[in-house]
This record gives sequence, C-alpha cells and structure tokens, in this order.
Amino acid sequence: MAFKHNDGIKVFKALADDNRLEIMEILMSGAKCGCELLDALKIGQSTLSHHMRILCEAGLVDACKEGKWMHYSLSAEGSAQARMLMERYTLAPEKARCYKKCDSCKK
Amino acid sequence: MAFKHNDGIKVFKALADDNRLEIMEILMSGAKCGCELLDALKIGQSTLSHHMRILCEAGLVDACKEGKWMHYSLSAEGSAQARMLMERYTLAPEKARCYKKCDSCKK
DNA sequence: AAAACACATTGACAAACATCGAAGTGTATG
DNA sequence: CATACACTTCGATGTTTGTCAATGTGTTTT
Repeated sequence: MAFKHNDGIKVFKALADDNRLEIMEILMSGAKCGCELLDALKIGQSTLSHHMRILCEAGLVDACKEGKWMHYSLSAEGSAQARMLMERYTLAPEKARCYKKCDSCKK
Repeated sequence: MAFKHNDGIKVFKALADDNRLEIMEILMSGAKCGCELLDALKIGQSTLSHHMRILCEAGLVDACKEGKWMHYSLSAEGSAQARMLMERYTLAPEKARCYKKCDSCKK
C-alpha cells in the first residue's frame, strides 16, 4: 500500500502495542538480549522475535549479534526521529488553536 | 483488556493510520467541519465519523457542535500530552545508550 | 559429534481494525 | 410540514495484527 504518511505510520504502529511499549521501557535501563526480555514478558519466544523485528524496522531499536545472542538497545537516532515525528503531527501553529469554528460552513 | 500502557496505546494507535495522520495535518491549518474533511479525503462519511471518534477519544482532537455542524480542532492539551508520551518512551537516560552488550548473558 | 541454547521463520488462527452501505437522529430550510 | 443536510450508529466484509506451536538455522558446550 502507498501510504501518504509512510514514515509516521511505521513508528506510531510500532509503538501501538502494549508489549512493545513495555520492551521500550525495559530497554531504557540498558541493552538486553532476547532471553532477558523474554523473562520479563508473558509472551512466547517467536512472538518476541516478531515484536523485535517491528521495533527494529521502525528504527526505534538497534540489534547487534554476538555469538548466539542478540543485543537489543534503544536507537538514539530512531528515538530522536520519533519525537520529531510526534511534533510534526501535534505541534500546530498558534492559529490552529484559536478558531473554534470552521470558516466555510456558514455561507 | 487491561493494558499496562493504556494511555500510550490509545494515542499511538490513534496516530497509526494514514487517514488520521492526514486529518491531523489538515487540522493544523485551523478548525474544520466534517464535510470539509470529507472533501479532502477519499473515504466515506461513516468512515470519517469513525476516525474522528478515535482521534477525539485519544484526546488529540476537540469537537464542538454548532447546529448541524461539528467543528473539529486540534486539542492543545492532547497534543502536549502526546509529545510527553513520546518522550516517555524514547527519551532514554544516557546509560541506556552506552552498553552495546547486555550484562547477564555472559555468565 | 551430539546435545543444548538463542533466535528466526513458517503456518494457522482468533481478535481487532478500516471500510462501506444503509438506516437513524437531529437541525436547518424551502 | 416536508425536504435537505451533517453527522452517528449498525451490520457486514475483507484485511491486518498478535499469538502460538512447530520447525529451521546457527552457535556454544559437553
């Protein structure tokens, strides 16, 4: 599908899930491997793998492999971009706040 | 369902849709009534109504009725809260960035 | 070499979601 | 009062999503 707001969708969708938000919060205390995350969540291993893929593809999480472990950590760039995205859609110019009525309806 | 991150889910889910992001952007130019939004989008009227409900319930959009029109506008409070939410999940303490490896895997 | 471990991929399934058309509610206008 | 308008609600439908169990891949350990 050709989304008009493709970049935003991906990030907001990635954050629109309870387990993924929990993962983000856990990663705030430092990098974690999959098994550590698995201990903290009530989901199966394949489900976690699925969630990590979504967070990584949204750019929010970095993954690096070391032997049989995957180390997941918050991406500084992705996090910054996510905050900018949120501002893009919520930081409206002052004038947008003032009008209580739309103009064109009262003709 | 009892989501652990209920407040966040609602806002992020509300923004995780192409048409709703488009609506947010349109509202940045000032308040609009439903028919104006309908002109700008390629969706049916009942679908728009559905989207507006979601945006309103997430607190991102304010709605006020005037005669037969509904005036939709960006909520200053909701927008501010949405930005705070994004910061809560992406603004990590410095130490979270440093570790490339997790601690407990190497025992 | 075999067994154990960490993770990814696949296929299946139910729940959630976006969308539509049709019918309903309330307000304005002829 | 009847019609038109703006919007909501309802029921149906196809799509997307979260979840799991099973299987596959690669690495470490015994």
